[in-house]
Amino acid sequence: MHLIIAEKNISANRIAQILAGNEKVKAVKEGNVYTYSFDTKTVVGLKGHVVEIDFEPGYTNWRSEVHTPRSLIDAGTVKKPTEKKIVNLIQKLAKKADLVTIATDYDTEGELIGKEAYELVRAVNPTVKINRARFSAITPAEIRAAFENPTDLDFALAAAGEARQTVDLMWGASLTRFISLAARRGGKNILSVGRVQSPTLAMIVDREREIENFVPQTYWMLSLETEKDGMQVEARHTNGRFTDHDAALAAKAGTKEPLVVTSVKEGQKNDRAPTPFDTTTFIVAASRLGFSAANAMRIAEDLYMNGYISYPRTDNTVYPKSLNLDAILNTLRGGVFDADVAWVQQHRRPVPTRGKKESTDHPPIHPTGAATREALGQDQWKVYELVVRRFLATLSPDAQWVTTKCLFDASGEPYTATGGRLISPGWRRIYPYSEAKENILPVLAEGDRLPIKKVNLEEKQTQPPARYSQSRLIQVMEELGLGTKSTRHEVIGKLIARRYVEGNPLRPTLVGRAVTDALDNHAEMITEPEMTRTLEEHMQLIKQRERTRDDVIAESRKMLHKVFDKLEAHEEEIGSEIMEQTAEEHTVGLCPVCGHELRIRHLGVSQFIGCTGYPECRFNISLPGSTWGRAIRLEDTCEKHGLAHVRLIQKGSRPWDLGCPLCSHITSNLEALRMMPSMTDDLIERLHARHIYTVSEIAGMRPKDLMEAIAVGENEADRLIEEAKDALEILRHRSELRKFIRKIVPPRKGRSHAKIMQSLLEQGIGDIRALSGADPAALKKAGIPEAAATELLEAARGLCNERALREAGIPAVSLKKYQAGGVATPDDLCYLPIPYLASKTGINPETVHKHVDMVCRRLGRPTPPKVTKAALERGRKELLEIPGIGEATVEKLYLAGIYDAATLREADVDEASSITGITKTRLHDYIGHLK
DNA sequence: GCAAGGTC
Repeated sequence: MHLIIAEKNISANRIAQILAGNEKVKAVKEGNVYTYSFDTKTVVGLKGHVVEIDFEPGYTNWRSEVHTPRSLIDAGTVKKPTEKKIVNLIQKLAKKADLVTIATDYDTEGELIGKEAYELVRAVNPTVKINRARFSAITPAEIRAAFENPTDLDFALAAAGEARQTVDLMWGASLTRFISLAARRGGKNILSVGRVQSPTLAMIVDREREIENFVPQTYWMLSLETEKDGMQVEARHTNGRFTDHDAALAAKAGTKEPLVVTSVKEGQKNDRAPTPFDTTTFIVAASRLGFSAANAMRIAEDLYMNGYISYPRTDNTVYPKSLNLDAILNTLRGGVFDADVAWVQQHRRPVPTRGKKESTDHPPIHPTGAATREALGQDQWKVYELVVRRFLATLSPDAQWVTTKCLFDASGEPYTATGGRLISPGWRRIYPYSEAKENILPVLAEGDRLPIKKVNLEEKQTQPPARYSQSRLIQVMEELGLGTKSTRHEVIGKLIARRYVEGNPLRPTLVGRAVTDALDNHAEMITEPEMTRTLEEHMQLIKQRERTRDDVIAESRKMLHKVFDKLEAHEEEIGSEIMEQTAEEHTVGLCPVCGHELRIRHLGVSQFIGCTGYPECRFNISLPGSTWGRAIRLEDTCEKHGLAHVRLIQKGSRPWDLGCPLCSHITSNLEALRMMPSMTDDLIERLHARHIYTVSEIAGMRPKDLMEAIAVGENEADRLIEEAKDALEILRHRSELRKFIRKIVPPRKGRSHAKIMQSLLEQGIGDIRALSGADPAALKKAGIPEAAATELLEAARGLCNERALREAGIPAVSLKKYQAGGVATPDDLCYLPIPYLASKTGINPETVHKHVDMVCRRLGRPTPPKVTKAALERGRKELLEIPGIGEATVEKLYLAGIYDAATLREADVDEASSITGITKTRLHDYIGHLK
């Protein structure tokens, strides 16, 4: 069997189809992994890397004293499978193979992925012949040629890839751990560092600094308007920017008729057709259509998987010879692009355009199949159309322009006007994405004298450099060699996920700045693209067998040790710098009471805005709990309170913008304030003026302070505080009721808990006690289904009883025993005889008596007499001596308050019989025995 | 819990 291993499933399938020719390919799915077989061959696809490099066991604890971040530099590494199913399948097939061909992509990573497959095969089959097929595009010609002339795996090329893996892991992991530990950040808030991400972040931070430090300069632009043959002409002063206002004014004053045309020059301009798409130019073009880098790539991958376009991850901007361009044109005929394709076929340029970069991995992005607008979604269609039109444009003739440059003289002041006219649109007919603005001048001739309609002097300011858009950043990353075609957009995503940068265009956060500053000051190597360049040079040397992998890694280790010498010497300083710089991230503004900073605080699931003047200043603003999302500060500020707006963010759900936290705090507490009977709008205004917003604040105030704060008399202050306490109590009960219902009644669409609560409140049910006595009809009216209502009522009753008992003073331990013995309500305790209670619960009868006394006092009932433990035991013996009385009967008798000979003798037989269920005859019998 | 690189 000839086993062929491709880089991915989709390639495996295509390779099989091509090699099989007319033969039928049998596709078999084994646990999500496909194999494609024909003749004696089986093709299987990997999933890129199916193994991953990691540190050998023992390095998982970040805080280990022995395995410090620095120790990761010299830690051994292991390769472990990440795609177990594929690994197993490859090894199963390899055992049976008599030839294995590695057919992964033709680039460094592809070679490494191939070597990984090679090692998997060798581990189970040490002798089988393994060769390598190399191809730049999965086209019949290339694939056949590659398999007819197989070569060997290039171990040096793969070793270059391995060196990269090791260096990246070692630097990234050790520095990430070091910085995170220094700044005391863990879990979701770790501070990551990496060869690609850190220089990328540094670029964004640097750009922000440039913008902040930018000092705008004023300049002036002078232009005039004239006219010929009824056509307006705008001419600019030849001086361009005037930086001197006086000079500009003088030039303006000097601009007088006659305005004479001194020179007219016509020229031709060749407007080159665009070059084929590689990943970066594609992302840039897609971003003009409004797609983010990640979106554009996701859609392109979709189109690729469905056979509409070629592989979207490529560095190549030159069509390989093997690519059959005519065939592609033909497949596009007949559809929406029919007319455009026909035009291209007719006017085809002799050689397609080519970009600067040529590589062996994949062809430039091009259409591979015809699609209809209906088959694709709106966004997919837009991207597909872009790829099709770009492809057509690369085969179209250049556009031609006629340009005119006209010089004027206005009494000594020189002016220029330029015009452009598209005389042959060429590729622009079919690629409408870049605008070609024509500026058509009237026919002008040297010596023409024209009127001056208007002279304009505009004052302008120089502008700071623009922030990076995602697509611009990807372009610059590519220029600097940072990341790859497949990872650049993901790196940006990572920076966003780490909350290092935000917004579009990208802005650094304080954390992003702090980390960049710390690395810049103490480990500058990792923030510079230079590191990637050096690594690539070293990789090049490994490929050429001039250096070895281990030698390159050893050198990198030495360098990283030096970096750590510096880092460890300043660990505390680095940590406190980051922590100080990022504190501001949580600051929303100044405290209206004391002027200290207000900060967002997170304490477990609760979060609030507190004053840094605490505990002297207790001002605080409550926020919804973090189950609604983590509170972060936004840039906008509230005009009224000067505080930054707050947003709650949660993965997977839309962010909740609270706006100004104080405005939101005030609104959500108004209703509660109005629950106080004496509260008036005027009082509310006075309270707000003193930054008192909640009933709980009022309830916690001393009357004196309240009198002073809002200028009321002592009686009124007392009353307000009492009312606030009452309101607080009601609110507490309500919130308890809300939680209680939430626990039992699951929320459902159209039946939110807010609605249920509102309906219950309207029916006068505002706490659990009211709920326990509620009419089931009321619950039904509130939209609670019957089954849930029954459960809810029972649970409410249980809870109320339990509370009543606890309030009466029964300790929790005893309470549990009572409940276990089926004694649940205060009434039970009052009416059930003490001997029964003691025997059912195992509690000492004297203790039971104490409990019963507490409950009875509370209910205003007489307490039954005490029964001692000794009396109970003696009585039990007396009863058991009577023939016919066993343990079970004693228990029954207890229920009727009969626990010894004396109580039996005095018992009311009729009543005892009905309580215990023992017949009167037998009871008389027992009493008879006593006599 | 860490990187960057494949792929989905």
